[in-house]
Amino acid sequence: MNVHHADDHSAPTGRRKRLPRAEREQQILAVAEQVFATNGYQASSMDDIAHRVGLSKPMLYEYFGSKEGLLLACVERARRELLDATTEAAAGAGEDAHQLLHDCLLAFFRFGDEHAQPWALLRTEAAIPLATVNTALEATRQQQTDLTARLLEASRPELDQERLEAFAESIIGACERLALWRDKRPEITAEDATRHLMALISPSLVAQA
Amino acid sequence: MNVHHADDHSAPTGRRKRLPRAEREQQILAVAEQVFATNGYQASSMDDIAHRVGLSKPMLYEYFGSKEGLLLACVERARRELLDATTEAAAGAGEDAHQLLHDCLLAFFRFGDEHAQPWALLRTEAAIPLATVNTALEATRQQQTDLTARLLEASRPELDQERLEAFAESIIGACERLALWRDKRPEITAEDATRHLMALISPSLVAQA
DNA sequence: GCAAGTAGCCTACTATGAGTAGGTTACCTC
DNA sequence: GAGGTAACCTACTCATAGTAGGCTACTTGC
Repeated sequence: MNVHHADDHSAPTGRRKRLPRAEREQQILAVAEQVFATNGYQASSMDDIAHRVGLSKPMLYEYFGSKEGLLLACVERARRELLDATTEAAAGAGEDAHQLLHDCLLAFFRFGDEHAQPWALLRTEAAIPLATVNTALEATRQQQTDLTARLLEASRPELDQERLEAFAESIIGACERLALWRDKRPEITAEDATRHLMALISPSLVAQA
Repeated sequence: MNVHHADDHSAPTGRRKRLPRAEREQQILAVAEQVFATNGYQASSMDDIAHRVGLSKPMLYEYFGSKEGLLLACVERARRELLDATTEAAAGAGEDAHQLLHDCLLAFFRFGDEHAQPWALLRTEAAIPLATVNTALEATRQQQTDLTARLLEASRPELDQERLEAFAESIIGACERLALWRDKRPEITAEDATRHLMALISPSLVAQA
């Protein structure tokens, strides 16, 4: 009975004893992100995640409240990373709006390549039937949309607010869809995707008479 | 024990006795669509659906195999409806490609207004962690994408296949995103959304030198 | 050095809901 | 009206989300 099960816990900083909360939380998040991204939310069990960390279930509940809470924490982390990546690109000052938008799109597509796991999480959990998660994701999109709208406004200041918003939403939607398309067609690079999308929308970036 | 529970089953053709399979299936689908669309997949229970139909759970399993199977049947039905609506619009012969694309987009946005429940289903279950459902939805998108690509090709025959595909994917993505945007901004009509999107992409529909 | 106090951790439970085994009964056919 | 079958049910099993309540290693004050 008291087998003590000397199993492998794949955690990187795999200590065997008590860890301070902050450290444990990071460890749990790393494992949970992997499990959720691989199996999806529904097919992942809290027991399994706990076991992989080398911990028992009540600790997960102590730190994250619920299964949904744990997923939410993972999603929050991933969306933060995505946001950082794109806003960093948008901060490249001095260039014209056209170039700036190009850089943002490129940063977005590259995120999928360079942060495969967070991206898989955001992708597979994108429209999960959990209101809180969806809200968090919508918040990210809102930020992306706002950012895009501002870039557009610099190019086409004569457009009204509603149209700017519609353009921004359209571009975000196109991005998400193209990113998914790239999963099916691995030969398409982030640069390719950016070029295609720019080809579609750039005629609309220059003010019309 | 034998209370016979004379409960309300909200089914429209609410008979009390045995029904032939085909009829029962339709009845179940109608209830399930409503429940899934309202509560989402996860929060819906098979017991609840069975009870609302005025039936016991094993019948659902007899006819649909599993909870996922039942959802899949609902989604299949909804996607068929959506596909019919848009292809019907695309069949409007004689008009130029520009006008044809406009009509398809309009039909898509109107679908959300006129078939609120199937649309809610497709929307909330859109990226559910169930492979089969996702596959079905991807199949729909594929058809929509092919259709769009063909429309584009009529306008821009000089573009290579990859770019046409990328354009089509982008437009589909933009549509989905704008449809969601319209949920937040009810004052935006299907016609408005169509105009905005056409304004964004129509410059790219005319062949460039 | 030692006595609390507390943060980290656990075993062992309950509750809910998916899915199933196996039997019963209404209806149709000959 | 006997027999066959399709529609239907009760009463389970089993997995897993979530919880109650207790134990123990480390810290901190004296």
